[in-house]
Parts: sequence; structure tokens; C-alpha cells
Amino acid sequence: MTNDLLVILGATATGKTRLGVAAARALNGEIISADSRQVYRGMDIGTGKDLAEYGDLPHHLIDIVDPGYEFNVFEFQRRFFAVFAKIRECKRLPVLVGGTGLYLDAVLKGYRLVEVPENPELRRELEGLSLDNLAARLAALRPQQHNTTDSLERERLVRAIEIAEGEQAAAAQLPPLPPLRPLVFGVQWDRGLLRQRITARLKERLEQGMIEEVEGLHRAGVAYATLEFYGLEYRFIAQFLQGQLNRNDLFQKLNSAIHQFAKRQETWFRRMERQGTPIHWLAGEDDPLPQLLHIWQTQNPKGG
RNA sequence: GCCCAGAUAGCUCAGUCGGUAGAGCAGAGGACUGAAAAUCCUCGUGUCGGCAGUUCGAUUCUGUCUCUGGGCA
Repeated sequence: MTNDLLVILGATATGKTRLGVAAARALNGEIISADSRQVYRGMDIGTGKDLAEYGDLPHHLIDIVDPGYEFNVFEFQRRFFAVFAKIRECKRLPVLVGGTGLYLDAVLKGYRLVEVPENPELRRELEGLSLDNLAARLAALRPQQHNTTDSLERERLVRAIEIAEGEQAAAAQLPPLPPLRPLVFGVQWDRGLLRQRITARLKERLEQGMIEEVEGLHRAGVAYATLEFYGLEYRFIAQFLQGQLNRNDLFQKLNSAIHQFAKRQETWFRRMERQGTPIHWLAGEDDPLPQLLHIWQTQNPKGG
């Protein structure tokens, strides 16, 4: 009972925030966000924070770092378990809501992530090596890499080597993660309808000043390269602001990039199911709350 | 009304010196453990506008019709 966790996942624009808030209200819960971009302060319209929807409902892991900071899965996992424990102490129900598949899996599958502090000795040793040598060294430690930029930037290469070596050293004495008893729901739409919603939402966001938001972040010191790495609205608007895209291309290209993103999210969720995480799918077209509560009640007969 | 150029995958177009065709984009599927809204992989049969002619064989040549641009009246 004390390890209960309600999870609501879904692609972008499925309405999972609204459902999460409604469910948390009904079940005496608090929201924990699993969104790799809503952690950043000031990135509001572009990440679809919907802050107004929460009202007085406590919500966590939103607006916790400044733009430019490189947040990551390890930090997410650590902060999640800290917040989870706190909410449980208050005898409330943690409601994990989000669409970042990697983050969801990090807690649901209990990724064994080791804290690897900076290693000055190793850094000194790597200082003299060329990029090629660093890349070779990383490749030896970790045969498959998933991010080509890791081998193009010195700073990231060094950090990647540091983590790979630190992992090997510390994996053995990793403390176990607290057990969870999750019940996972997914909000789902017909793909064509979801695309229509995304397009409509993009128009609204542009009218709400999304371009000005990105402009402001850049003026406040966030480099265009960083904004571009944040992807989607931040990437394409940064390109627009630098004169690389006209207004029409901004809309068209960003729009289909978000469509493609939604598809990738759904691919991840399907993979989660295949790998053993049961997901109760709810149709976004109908009001999914009653069905969610019904299933929740069935799984938790004591009520609560 | 006349002249010219088009009509090929959902869209933009390439191509076939006559043997039924291929790119980009869109779309679909997949991978994924320290920036994951990132990064990467795979997938292209469609009356080649309609009809008729030439030909063993036409999307490709010829005629004609329809439609779309542009020009001249």
C-alpha cells in the first residue's frame, strides 16, 4: 500500500496533464512530472506546462533547473525517489505523469544508475588525448552509443568516459531501489486525430507568444545551440530567429517534427508493454477519468 | 479563339534513346540506461490524365479530348 504509484503516460497533446490532475484530486494525490523539458524554468509555452491546470494541487519536478543546465535520467531518478518518499510520508498518493519514456522506464524498471562524481585524476589523464583517442577509449568501454554528439564534443566525451568507468567500479555496491507498486495508464488517440490536435495546439502557442518566449531565453543568455538541442519548438524557433527558416517553414517543419515525436513516444510505450510493463489504455476521445478510477478501485479494493 | 508548357506515389518533381518507374518531403515500423522533445536504423505498385493509332510491346512516339499554368488576341 505504501508503495502505490499511479502512472499516467501518453504522447504529447493527449491530455495526460488534465487527467493526471483530475485523478490526483480524486485520490488525494500529488503530481510528479516525468517530462525532460518541463524541468526547465522559463520554458513554458514551448513545453506545454499548463501551469494553470494544477491550481493548488502540488506538482513536482517542474521548474527545478535553469535553461542551459544539462538535466539527465540519473538526476531524474534520484529526485523522483526523493519526492516519492516525501509524498508517501504525507500519506498521499504519488501520481507520475509524463511522456518521457526513458524517465518513466528509469523508475518503473529500476535502472541501476550509479552516481559518478567528477574524477579529477581521470580528467587530468584525458586532457592530452585527441578527440579520436577519446572516442576510441569510450568505444572500448561502451560498444554501442546512442548519441553521436557524445563523440563530437570534448566535454561530453570526457564525461561519458568518466561515467562508463565509474559505473564499472561502483555497480557492485549499488544500494537497491525502493520497491514500487505501480498501476500504469496510457492516454491514446487515433493518430490522425492526434495530429490534428497537435497542429491546432501549435497555432495557439504561436499566438500565445511562443516565439517571444524563445527570443527572451536567448536574450537572457541561452545559446542558440543549446536551444536547438532542446528540440522541437525550441529548435525550430531558434532557427527561425537566426533567419534560417521563414515563418511558413517554421510552422510546417515544426508541425511535422511534433507529429514524428508523438510517433516515437508511442513506439517507446509499445516497447514498455512488450518488455513487461502492463499499460491500461484509455481513449482520449472520451472522458478517461471514470474508467481510470474504476480500474484503480478494482486493483485497490480497500479504497483510499 | 490561337500559341506554348505541363499532367508520373498523399505533396513537389526526376526518368524511361519504346521492354509497365524513382528521389526528396509527408507517412509507417523499429532501436534506445547520464542532453532522450535528443540520436539512430528500416520501409516506395503507382489506371505514369482519358480515348484512339503505330508497334511483338507504349507511361515513353503520333493524333485527339479533358484539365492546369503562362502568353497572344
